[in-house]
Amino acid sequence: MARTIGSDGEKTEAAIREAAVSLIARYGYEAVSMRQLAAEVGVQAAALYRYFPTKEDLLFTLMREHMEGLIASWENARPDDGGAADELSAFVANHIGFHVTRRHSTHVSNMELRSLSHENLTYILKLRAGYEKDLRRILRDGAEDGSFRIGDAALTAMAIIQMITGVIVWFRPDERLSVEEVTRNYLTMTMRLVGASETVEGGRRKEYVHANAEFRAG
Amino acid sequence: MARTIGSDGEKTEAAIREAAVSLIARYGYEAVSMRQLAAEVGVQAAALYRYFPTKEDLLFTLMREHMEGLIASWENARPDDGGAADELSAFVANHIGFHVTRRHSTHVSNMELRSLSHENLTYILKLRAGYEKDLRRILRDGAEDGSFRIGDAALTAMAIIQMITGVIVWFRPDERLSVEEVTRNYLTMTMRLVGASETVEGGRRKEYVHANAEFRAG
DNA sequence: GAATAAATTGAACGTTCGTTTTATTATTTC
DNA sequence: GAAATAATAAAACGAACGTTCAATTTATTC
Repeated sequence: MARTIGSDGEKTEAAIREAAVSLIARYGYEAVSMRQLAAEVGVQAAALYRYFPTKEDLLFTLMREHMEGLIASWENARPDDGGAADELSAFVANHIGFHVTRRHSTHVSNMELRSLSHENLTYILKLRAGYEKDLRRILRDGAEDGSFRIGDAALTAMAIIQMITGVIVWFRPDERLSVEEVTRNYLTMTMRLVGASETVEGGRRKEYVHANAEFRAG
Repeated sequence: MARTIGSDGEKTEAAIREAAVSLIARYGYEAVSMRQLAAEVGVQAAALYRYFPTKEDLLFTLMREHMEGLIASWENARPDDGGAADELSAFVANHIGFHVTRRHSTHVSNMELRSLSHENLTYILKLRAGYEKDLRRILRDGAEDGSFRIGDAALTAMAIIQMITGVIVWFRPDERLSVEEVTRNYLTMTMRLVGASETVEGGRRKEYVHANAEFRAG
């Protein structure tokens, strides 16, 4: 046999990506063979090489698109005006929302960096550095105008990112907490962590969830 | 050739563990071959099987001893008296101290769970669950007696653990921050995160580092 | 409907994998 | 110093790896 009835390059490529993200997230890049991936797609191993020149190139594509998606999501969610607290709220809410809806590719992007070639690793780390730099800027802005009380902006940025990325390690949808509740909790913790000044309004403590800090997917 | 001059089982086993932790942390369990490990030790691959029946058993041994070491370290560091704030301080300081001095085995324990058999995985997760349960207890105690303001103890525990374990991702000794400075920063962030009530003493804001919350190694 | 392009198969390549077996040498015991 | 034991080397096992290549079939173009 050769070309199969109804076969379509675009559909096959999408199926490969989907199966690859799922398998690599579950078993790890090194543990997943091209034959195993092909079997999941319902195709022979040789067919994969029509779409990705090497196994590593496939991994790189998955990670690059994850990072580009994250950055695009943040650029879309970033508030045009408002103070540092608003920006930080939007950052945290977008980060959590993006990652909980992409558990598999997040796992891949966080765990498989060491399987990339030096060149591809550099590219991914550059994307990541730019994203993290934005968070540091928000923290410094807030520290300067008195919104936050922060010891070290770089250290605080890493602490926040690790805390909010870690959601996907334990959080499972369909459990006792919804995404919205989890996001609200993390927003509160983040705001306290940076020493954001709390204001009391009408006797009720004002927590840090504003309209534009709500979770927005996509 | 066969037995080499000066060869000693205990020394060889220790050398295997050390090389394995280092290699697996750097390249990942699946990517490290028994031959590569043997070469690092300066021995033939077959010799490894005198000390560990399988490759996976070697991994399991490394992870089990890491977790047992962490739990032992915490039991030693745990304050006998004092409130929830003291306990939490000790927990964070011990956790950070333990992990920054064991970067490699921490990486292995955090990244290679999926390479364990079901049985071995269950064992490791049981150790981990017990450790995390202790943190949840501290948080609940503090919430009950008014020391902390916490939304959800389980969620907060995971957030704290991910935040303080994440230190090893970015922290490198010999850089601008010392272990003590980093620990102090994380203690402050943790205490704010749980809404610990701050007290003002002599006009100076009291941060949350007490005598028994100092970093202690070993 | 013939010519061309796209999609996939099946077999094969050389390499490396974890592991086992057997033989050999160094060390310890008595 | 012989016997027993511990530690390793060397070679080999079958299986699996990523990848390539030629052949073949379906879909599209004109």
